[in-house]
Amino acid sequence: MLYLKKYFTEGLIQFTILLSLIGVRVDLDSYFNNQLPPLREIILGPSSAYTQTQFHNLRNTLDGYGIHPKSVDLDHFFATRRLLNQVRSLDHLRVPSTELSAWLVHRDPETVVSATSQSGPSIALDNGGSLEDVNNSEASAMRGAGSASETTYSLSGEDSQGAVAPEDSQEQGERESSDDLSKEDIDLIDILWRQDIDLGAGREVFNYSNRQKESEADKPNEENEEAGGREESWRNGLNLQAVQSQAQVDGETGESIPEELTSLGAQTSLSLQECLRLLEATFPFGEESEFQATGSTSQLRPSTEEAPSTSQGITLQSPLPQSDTPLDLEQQWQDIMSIMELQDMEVNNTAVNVSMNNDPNNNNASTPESVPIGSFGLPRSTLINQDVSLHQASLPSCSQDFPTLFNPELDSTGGQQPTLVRVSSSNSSNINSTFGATNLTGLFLPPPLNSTTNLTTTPVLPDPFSSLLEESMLDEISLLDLAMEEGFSQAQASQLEDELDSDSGLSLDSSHSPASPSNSETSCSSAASSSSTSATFSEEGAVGYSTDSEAAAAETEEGAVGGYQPEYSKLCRMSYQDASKFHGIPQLESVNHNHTYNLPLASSYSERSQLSASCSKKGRDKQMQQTKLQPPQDYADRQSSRDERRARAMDIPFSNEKIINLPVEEFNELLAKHHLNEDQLALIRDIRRRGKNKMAAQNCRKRKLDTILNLEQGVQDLQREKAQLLKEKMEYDKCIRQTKQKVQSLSRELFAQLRNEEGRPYSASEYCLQYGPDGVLLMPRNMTTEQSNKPDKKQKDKKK
DNA sequence: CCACCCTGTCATTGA
DNA sequence: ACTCAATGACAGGGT
Repeated sequence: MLYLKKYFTEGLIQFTILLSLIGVRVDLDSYFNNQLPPLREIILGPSSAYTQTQFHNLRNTLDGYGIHPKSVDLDHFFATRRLLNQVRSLDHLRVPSTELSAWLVHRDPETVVSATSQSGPSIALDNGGSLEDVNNSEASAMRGAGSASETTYSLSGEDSQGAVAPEDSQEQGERESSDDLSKEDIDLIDILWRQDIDLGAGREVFNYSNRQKESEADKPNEENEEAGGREESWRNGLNLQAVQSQAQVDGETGESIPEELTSLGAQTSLSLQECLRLLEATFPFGEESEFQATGSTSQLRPSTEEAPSTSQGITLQSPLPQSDTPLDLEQQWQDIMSIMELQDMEVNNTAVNVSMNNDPNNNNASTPESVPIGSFGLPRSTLINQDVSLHQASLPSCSQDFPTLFNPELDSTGGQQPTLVRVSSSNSSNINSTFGATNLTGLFLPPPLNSTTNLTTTPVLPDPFSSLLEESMLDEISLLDLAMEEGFSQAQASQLEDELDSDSGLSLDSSHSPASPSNSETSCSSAASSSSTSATFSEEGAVGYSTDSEAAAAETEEGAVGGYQPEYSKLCRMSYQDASKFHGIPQLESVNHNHTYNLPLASSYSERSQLSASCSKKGRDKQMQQTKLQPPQDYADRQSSRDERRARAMDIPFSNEKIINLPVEEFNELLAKHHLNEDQLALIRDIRRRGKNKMAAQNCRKRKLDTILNLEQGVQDLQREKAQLLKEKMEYDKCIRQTKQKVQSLSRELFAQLRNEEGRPYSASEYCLQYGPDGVLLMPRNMTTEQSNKPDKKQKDKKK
């Protein structure tokens, strides 16, 4: 059964991957969204520390303790979770697609999709609390890729939902006709924007809009209303100039907004986007882009020639008119680097989407890690022809490629080359293989450690990614270990994973450890035996533990016992958890005793013979010996509680169970029916009091224990989440580092290939590259921003 | 013998 | 006033 499940799961995963590799869109979220609520919680369960869908909590949901640790339901539960987890891992691949949709946006300046609306969510993966939103946003972003009309500038909404909610409501109308905006609406939007700025959300947008505002003043013909123009420009070209805003001051409030994580999502995506834009501008591939490494004629093409070609495709250009935004591109470039350093934690891998891989022969040995420029999710048809040598214009990262894979539209637009080829070729080169493996792992490892078990425990199916995953996982794990704090080691994590995810590693006491839910055979059998047999000795693992069915059966046997038995069962179940839950808690680990409170107060010997199955094996053995060797009466006396003995001694005509569990009225009636002396009455009342107090004490202790266990679970969840976040961070760091290296190498190479009028190379110390909508500009370093803004600036289009 | 734990019991408190 | 649940504290017994 389990095998079949795993087989199916693996097969499903691989099939899905294959589908996506061929370009078939696999939009898992679109399916899952139908099943929402919280898919994330369902899948990750305990990993969501805030919701604590935990082991016992789950049990509690079903009438207190509906699911026994050995129940098949648990097995099903874990299997389902694992399945969903794996499927979710596929879904995880889709995260990059978010970014892709953003790129598409810029094709049409009029219906531009805010890049941050997608990038925000994807970045927000680090935020455990917003995972669900992330998923939703991803799905919407995915759909948004197909239709730009769906796009929203929800960046603000991500960061400060409350403040931006009104915007969202207006959004549709605004997009359709910004002229319909009333002045009040615009003012409101402005206010909300400022609020977002103050909240640190998407200030780049506003900085840009501010710039835009300023520029609009110069060009009033762009928009009738200034605010409307701002909004439009904000919507259209927002974030493209984000980098510049890093070092800027809030234009509205004059505040200097520090770099904060609040807007990291937007910033990161922006920075990356900007970076990509720069790269694209640096090496603007055309449709027939030829990778001529030998091209050394350093003619700088006039920017005007380039504009038309770039505008027809998916371009990274700012929608702003060139004259409008004389940006300090050098500053942008520097800002990019600084941003990448500052935000190395939050980089969205997918921002660097590389899709050009058709010329692996162009791998340049001198720049092995050169950025695969021109391939950032751009269809080839839209690329600008450039003579700049393109080194290894292949997708270095599978993860970066997946967005393209999952986006049929992009594939179709750029579809000269099958995506499959890209992947394969990307894996062909050493660099790319490692790089791709890493990122692939990052994508394929949905939640942190789950994949570990999935991959390692399924040797049956050859996973095409197994090698990559394992290799990368070793890397990740080692890094993770280094990054681990508070002694949360990978081993613990894996153990945690084992315990929480599916294969519970209850190993304290084999006789008491519940069979692992994934171990279907054992768990099912034990569960079946324990649940089907009522109040009988079960196997070792089930000794002393009574299910509800047992309780029910016992209830039918002796009415008075009924009230008591469920408590016992619960407590036994609680004790059941002990072994597992205390595993890992040193101070509690020794608490491996039997907490079965089902030592019966039963008065009938037959009942006791069944129900008094002591929790410990020893106790049971002793008991068995006693039952064999001793007369029933002696045994009864020995096993009876003091109150029972007293009751017998006082000739109490009814059982202690009745005394204890009967309702007050019936109890009084019972007392009234029998003529009892004072001593008897006092004893009966004491028995009742003690009995009830005993149960109360048991309940109290159980609650205490549950509280402790819940806390432990919460700690584990948080630790797991922390590990996941650390892992993601490391992945992002790696991606950033690689991107930075590639950008730098590209820049160096570009310098090396540029020639001035005299045929001499430009000195990198004297000149710098600036990247604008028109292409790459070679600027003297001493040139100021204002000078660079001048139309007659030294601007040469790079042409090779 | 000691330490630790489990369990029952008592006393108290609050509902 | 009574009942009951909850809980801290304590003691006895087991390991």
